[in-house]
Amino acid sequence: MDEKKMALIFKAFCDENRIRILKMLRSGEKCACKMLDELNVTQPTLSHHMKILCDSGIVLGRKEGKWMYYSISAEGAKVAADYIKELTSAPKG
Amino acid sequence: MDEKKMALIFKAFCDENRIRILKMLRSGEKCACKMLDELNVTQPTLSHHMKILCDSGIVLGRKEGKWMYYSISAEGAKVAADYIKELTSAPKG
DNA sequence: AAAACCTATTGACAAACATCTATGTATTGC
DNA sequence: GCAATACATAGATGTTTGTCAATAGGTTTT
Repeated sequence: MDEKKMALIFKAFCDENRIRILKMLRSGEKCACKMLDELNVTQPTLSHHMKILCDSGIVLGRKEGKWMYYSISAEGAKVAADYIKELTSAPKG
Repeated sequence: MDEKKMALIFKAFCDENRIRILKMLRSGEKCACKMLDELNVTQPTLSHHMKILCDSGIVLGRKEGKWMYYSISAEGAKVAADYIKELTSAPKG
């Protein structure tokens, strides 16, 4: 995979608030409105972060009525973990 | 660990050129001047990236005479991998 | 249908960042 | 000691990014 795309995936992890969001999602799917309560950001800011997290493939979104539920993508998490390993250990591993 | 420090570590991985640098270091320690040859950036830009990589703990620097040798820190790599796992799997794991 | 609610989009703005040029600091070799 | 080499630092600049206020698009509820 090319470097630009790789860097994009790790953008998910390099903001303070996105880290907080991921920590909230570790325990399972959560509604955006509930996360909004626990973060000190406005609703558009949360929406912005959720877009970045979803675009990176780390988080999945599911719409149910007027609510958006977010959860961590096991597949996306594996991809990220594999890339870290790929970038920090000897090639051909 | 707090979210700010965590985000700082992943800054190492979210720039295109730093990804390229890490790929170069996978095969072992390299001199800065050699990496400069393979990257399309000026010397101060490379220096800037190496500082970020070292500050994040992912890369180690070693000075030998007028040369700087850089290598991937196995310890730092493990920390990053562990954080990815911590952030993307159920708590208490 | 209207009001209330949840989320996304747009536009603006300041802070952070990647990059360059110019300069400074060591170190090597003549 | 002087020139050359390797790297770091400082300053400037354009781009990206995180944030908010305002608004728009849907959905539920009354």
